[in-house]
Amino acid sequence: MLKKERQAYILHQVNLHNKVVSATLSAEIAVSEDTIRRDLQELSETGKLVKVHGGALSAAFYDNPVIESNVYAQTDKQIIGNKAASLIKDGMFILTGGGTTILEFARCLPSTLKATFISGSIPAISEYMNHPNIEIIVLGDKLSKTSRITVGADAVNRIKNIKADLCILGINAIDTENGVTDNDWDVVQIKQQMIASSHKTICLTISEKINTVQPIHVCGLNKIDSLITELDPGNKLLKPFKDAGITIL
Amino acid sequence: MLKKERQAYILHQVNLHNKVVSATLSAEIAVSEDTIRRDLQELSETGKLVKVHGGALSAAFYDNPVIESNVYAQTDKQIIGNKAASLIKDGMFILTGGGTTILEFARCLPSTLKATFISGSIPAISEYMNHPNIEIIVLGDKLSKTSRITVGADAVNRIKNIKADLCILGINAIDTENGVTDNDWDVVQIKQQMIASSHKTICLTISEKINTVQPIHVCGLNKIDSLITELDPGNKLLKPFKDAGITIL
DNA sequence: GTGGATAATGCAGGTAATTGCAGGTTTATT
DNA sequence: AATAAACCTGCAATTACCTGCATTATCCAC
Repeated sequence: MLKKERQAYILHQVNLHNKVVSATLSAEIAVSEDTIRRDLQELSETGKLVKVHGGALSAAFYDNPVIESNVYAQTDKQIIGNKAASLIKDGMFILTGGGTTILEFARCLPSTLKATFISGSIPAISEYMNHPNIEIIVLGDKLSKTSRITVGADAVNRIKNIKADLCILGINAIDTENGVTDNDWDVVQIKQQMIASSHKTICLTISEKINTVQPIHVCGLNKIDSLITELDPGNKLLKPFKDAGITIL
Repeated sequence: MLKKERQAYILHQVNLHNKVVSATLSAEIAVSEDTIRRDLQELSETGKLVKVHGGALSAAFYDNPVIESNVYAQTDKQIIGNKAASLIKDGMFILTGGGTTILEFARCLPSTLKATFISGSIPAISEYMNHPNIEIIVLGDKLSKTSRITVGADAVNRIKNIKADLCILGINAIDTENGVTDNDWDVVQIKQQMIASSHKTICLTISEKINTVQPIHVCGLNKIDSLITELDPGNKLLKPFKDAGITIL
């Protein structure tokens, strides 16, 4: 069998069944697994499929159009994302919410990181999926169209049964008097339970949102362990929060 | 044997078998392999075939997979998606799996449709989110990286508590003897429960997968109510399934 | 017919591509 | 942490490829 012919066959199989296994192909075509591996390697390099341990997956199935849209204050959020990503260690269980800041955080995670992320945010989950060593637990329930995360009693109950190392939240407003506040009742229920179910809570926000208030109370400052902004930790805007016992990063 | 005559013979062979091997041709026509090579070279330059290491492939055969856009057999899948979309009525509760065929189905849904979709497939959910009037229930559990849907006991149990109007599945293989078969154990558990929890089951597949078999049994033909392919319902390839009591669309 | 121009073919050699195997390393899973 | 499977690297053997060049076939005008 000719090499190109063999590769065409592999491609056909992978497009037909979404995945192929090297050992199976090797037996089917009667060539060594090394040859199959080299074929998959080549096809992978030209983007025709995606190579994984033991076989390959359909490229069409794997690539999802990453919405590289105009995120507000993106560079600031990338700074925040990098700071937050440096806190995550191998083996951790992390609860995360949604929002564009969390998305940037997800993109900043190193590909070598082996951790478990628990989230109900569909965009965030899509980002976590791009990281080969991250385990993902999806929180199921009704999907809120506006926030693109799952909300409801079911999701809250599910979080109750979890004790995570970290809870990482993008927040909408924070000030010294009211603590963390938000504007979506359903989302607040989720955030509150995430905070309650984690050993440590880390809040991410761009400095613009500091000292602003929203209608619904999420939690007091005493529940927050760390606050991450794009600013230098020594910035005087952050001093009141440092004084309240929050670690500023 | 004349040169033109020889080349005509080679072309005939390549169109007949989709491939030719230099060494074989050399023996058949009793000329040196160098001559065959030169012939293939010329025919390749005029686009009559595609030269590869060791021989040549039919141009038609070789071109097809190259042109492919993001989704393999996209137009076929769009035909399927449109057929399936026409079955969905306002107010319905629909369980759906994952896969590229389901993705096309999701894109074909009219924006006016008011229905509730229940799924654990992240890419499918991302598509449903684009439809303003669709309610989405996310099935939570561990996310399988290869199939991009949630799998596990939790998701299965959650489906158990649902009674949906329709179950729409993209399937990997179907034949009259073994029914529907697949290649991922976890995904099969989900599919089986989805079928059990729905009044009607509709299977989507491109005709290429008909009469193919995969290792794991999903369900017998008796569990399927409708089968949707890109083919005309009267196509004789589908007759055995029609005879088994399945509605062909 | 016949000579010369042109094209086609086969062969020699050196180069490149392909493949399977041995070994040591990495990865996934229990 | 152990174990089996998958992976990678380098190597050797085989096979295909290419470049000239000599030989042979074909064609065309005379």
